[in-house]
Amino acid sequence: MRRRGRDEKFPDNGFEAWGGYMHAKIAKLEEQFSARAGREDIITNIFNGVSIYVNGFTIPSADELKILMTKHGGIYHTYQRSNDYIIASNLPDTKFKNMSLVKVVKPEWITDSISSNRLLDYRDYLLYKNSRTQRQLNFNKVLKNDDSFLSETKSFNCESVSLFPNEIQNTVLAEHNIDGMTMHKNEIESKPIPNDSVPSTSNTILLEKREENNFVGVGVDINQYKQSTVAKTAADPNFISEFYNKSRLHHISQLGASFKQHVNDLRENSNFLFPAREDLKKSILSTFDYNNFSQLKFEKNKVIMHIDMDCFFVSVGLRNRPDLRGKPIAVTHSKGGQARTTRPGVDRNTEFGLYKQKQMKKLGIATGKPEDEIVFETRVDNITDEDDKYGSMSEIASCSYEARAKGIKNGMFMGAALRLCPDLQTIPYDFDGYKEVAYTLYNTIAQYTLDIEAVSCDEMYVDCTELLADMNVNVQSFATMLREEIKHKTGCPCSTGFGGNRLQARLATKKAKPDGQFFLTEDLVEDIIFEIKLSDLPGVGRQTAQKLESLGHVTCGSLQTLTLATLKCQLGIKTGAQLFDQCRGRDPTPLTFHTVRKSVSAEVNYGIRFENENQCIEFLKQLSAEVHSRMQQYKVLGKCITLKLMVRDEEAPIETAKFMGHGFCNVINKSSSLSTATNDIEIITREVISICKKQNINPKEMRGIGIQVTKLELLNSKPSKGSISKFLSNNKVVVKKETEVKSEPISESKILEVAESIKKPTTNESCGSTSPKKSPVAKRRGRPPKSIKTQLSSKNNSMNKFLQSQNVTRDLPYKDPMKKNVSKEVPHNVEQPRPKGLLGLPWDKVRELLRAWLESGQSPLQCDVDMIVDYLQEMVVNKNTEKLFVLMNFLRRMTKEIGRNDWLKVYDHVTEQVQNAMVAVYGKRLFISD
DNA sequence: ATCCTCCCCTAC
DNA sequence: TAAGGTAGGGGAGGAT
Repeated sequence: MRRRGRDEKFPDNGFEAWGGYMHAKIAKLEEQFSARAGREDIITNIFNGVSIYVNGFTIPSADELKILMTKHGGIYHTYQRSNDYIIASNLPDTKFKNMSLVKVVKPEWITDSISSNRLLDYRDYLLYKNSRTQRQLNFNKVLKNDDSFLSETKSFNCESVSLFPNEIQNTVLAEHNIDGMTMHKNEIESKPIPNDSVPSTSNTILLEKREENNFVGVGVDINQYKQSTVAKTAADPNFISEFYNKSRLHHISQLGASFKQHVNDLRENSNFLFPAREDLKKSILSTFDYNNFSQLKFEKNKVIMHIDMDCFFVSVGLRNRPDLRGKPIAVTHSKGGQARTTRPGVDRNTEFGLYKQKQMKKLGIATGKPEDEIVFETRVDNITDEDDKYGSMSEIASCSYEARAKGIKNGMFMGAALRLCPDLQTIPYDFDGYKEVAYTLYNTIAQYTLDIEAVSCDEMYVDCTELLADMNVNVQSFATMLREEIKHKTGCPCSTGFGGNRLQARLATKKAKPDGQFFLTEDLVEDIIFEIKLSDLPGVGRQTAQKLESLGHVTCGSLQTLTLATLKCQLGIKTGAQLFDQCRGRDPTPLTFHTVRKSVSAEVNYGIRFENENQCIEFLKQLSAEVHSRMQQYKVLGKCITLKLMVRDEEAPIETAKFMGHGFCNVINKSSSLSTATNDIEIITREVISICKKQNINPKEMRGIGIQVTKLELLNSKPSKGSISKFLSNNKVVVKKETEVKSEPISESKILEVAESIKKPTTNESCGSTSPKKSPVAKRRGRPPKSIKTQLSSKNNSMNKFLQSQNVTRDLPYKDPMKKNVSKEVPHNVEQPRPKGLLGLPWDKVRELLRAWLESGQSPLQCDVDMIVDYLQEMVVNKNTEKLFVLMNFLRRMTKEIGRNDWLKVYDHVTEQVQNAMVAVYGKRLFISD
């Protein structure tokens, strides 16, 4: 049936010519995939008649258990069936509360049975015995039975490596990160193991620890937990952790950040070989060879993929509730949808009225329209009926497509949603599940490429150009296989969009959803973009959309009639230029594969109710501790501390409409700049309290508090073994400080700008009759906007981190911008200004460094390769060809001597990059012998 | 001009 | 009841 969907959704994009052939082929591929992933040869019949369902994290992983089960005659269910044994290492409170515990069994039951070659009594492996209160503590057990447990997992991993090598490697990394993410809260001081020790064993222990701690907050007895009172307001000492445990937005944010870091880590530790590509390629080539076709189609253009799980929270939740599939479902804290009581003092009308007024004021000023013409749309506007007055104000985190069909949207209040759809059913949050599925998603993609820009836990951009060229696979086949693999592994559907840039890819995903794929080819862009709503453009939110609508524009096609200057006037220089590009389907912003954190913050705008100043100060201390703990986790110091306060507006009712919400507030931001960067908890606390006191606010009126630290510096970095960074730090190389040069991607609008300025250099860009502004070109004359350097390949890396920690910034002498080189094709990896490691070094030092690197006997790290490329390209720019020639030949000789494939690949890569630079600067290649 | 502070907006 | 966080980009306007 999905195939029919595809027919409808896919206009003529070049593939329809293949007609039924493509369908037959894709069906074949799907079949092959499931054979590859699932049906291994059956070795024994140990598990005859046994079916399992795996819940949560286990070691071995669900994937591995699946293979074991099928190999040994058992059945693995992706969704839980009534007769399944539930395999789990741990079940969170909420889960096992509602579950018959009779058949919840530890994964060792499977592995032990296999090693004994017979089905062992599952009762010896029950995760919980008798009642909840007598729950076995896994943590202790693991530590006690250390040896036997560890040897099992070890031997298992040895066996499984040959099945999914990449995956296992990645899973190990994933577990690292999970630990890192939750550990700080529970204040476990043990750190993730280094990569070169035996991974599965150490991780096992950490994982168990983590789960145990998550379960009860700080690893105390469960009875104790049950007895402790619920933290109602921020005056309660347990409030922060309880709030964060339940805050969806907090989890979304933290998961997002951790996956950005995950991609950083994967890239830094990868050898950039992707064996999984071969598997995929083989299974595709074995059916038909259409190399020529795909090559012809794609070799010239960049292919960006956007991938996104479909209503993520719902999909994850439904894995355990197949009975709810196909129904209108929402994930929310609320169960009944009814507010339990009406609190005295609640006045929704006044509160909502204030929100409306504010919006009106904003738009009134912006548009100059009379008030009654303005259409309002605020969040609380969803509730207008008397019926809703007592409805639940619990927010819907995610809803199924069946619910969306009734008009329900994410973020809507439960009461309002029930009005639209009375039979809406709710399912609880499953934050562990989201994490687990997200890791599987990321690690699946990472088997094929690491040219990934993480957007959030369930969404990313992937540059597939190199991947598709290398595999000789066309976009549609790749998408089909990939989506099938993800659904197979996670039990959740996803959608992918492809296009020539990130905007196109994203718009394609919108067309693909749900559970589909779409390739927005170049020839389709112009037609499709015309009808796209401005509010569907990324970066255009409610405010911008309303503003544009007030200017008379709802679709991209309509906005195309506005000039660049007009847009800039109305929306600001950057936003205007961006919209100018976007509404034409253009997007010059490259993907960023490596992210650098710029701020750390923690805020709570829920449950803030203080009776006196002491409670407020106490909370500020706790929140400072939270920020401090995060700074430690991220290993950063900060120079600027900002306190954000939400204070009840004079006119707002004291009792908020939403229980413990912040109501209608005024927001205050005050910052304090320190002379030196710090992560000292005392200093942070002191500054925060001092700022707060200065504001002279009645603690009773406070409704929200946040602390943010910016102007970050890295605390230090541990250079990885065998890397150039290590070598540098061992040799105590000191590099002098330089100034930064910012790099900017070149956009269509920018080219246009330049063109216009040539035509009429004295153009006055200002709109209306306000003061004249300088043209952007004139503005930029003082500092050249872009050097050749930034147009060439360069990446951030561990070396840079090290140097950054030494307060080294970029050394980049300005060279003439290569005007002829300015094109709309921007390299995918241009990044923020960052330190440049080798550039401050004497040339001979670099050769010494190269030699040490080559002779280290290790596999080359991509980050080091990137650094070398940076350095060599800089030599090209500096016209230092003689020494470049020497270094290139040196590199060729050495890599040849080593003779290993990975090093030869490095040489090829470096050569290619250097030659690119040569062509850009000199218009010809460097002559290198051989 | 450029930087800094205090916002606002957007995204998940 | 209910868990309205967090990071990044950008603009206005004042200080330098």
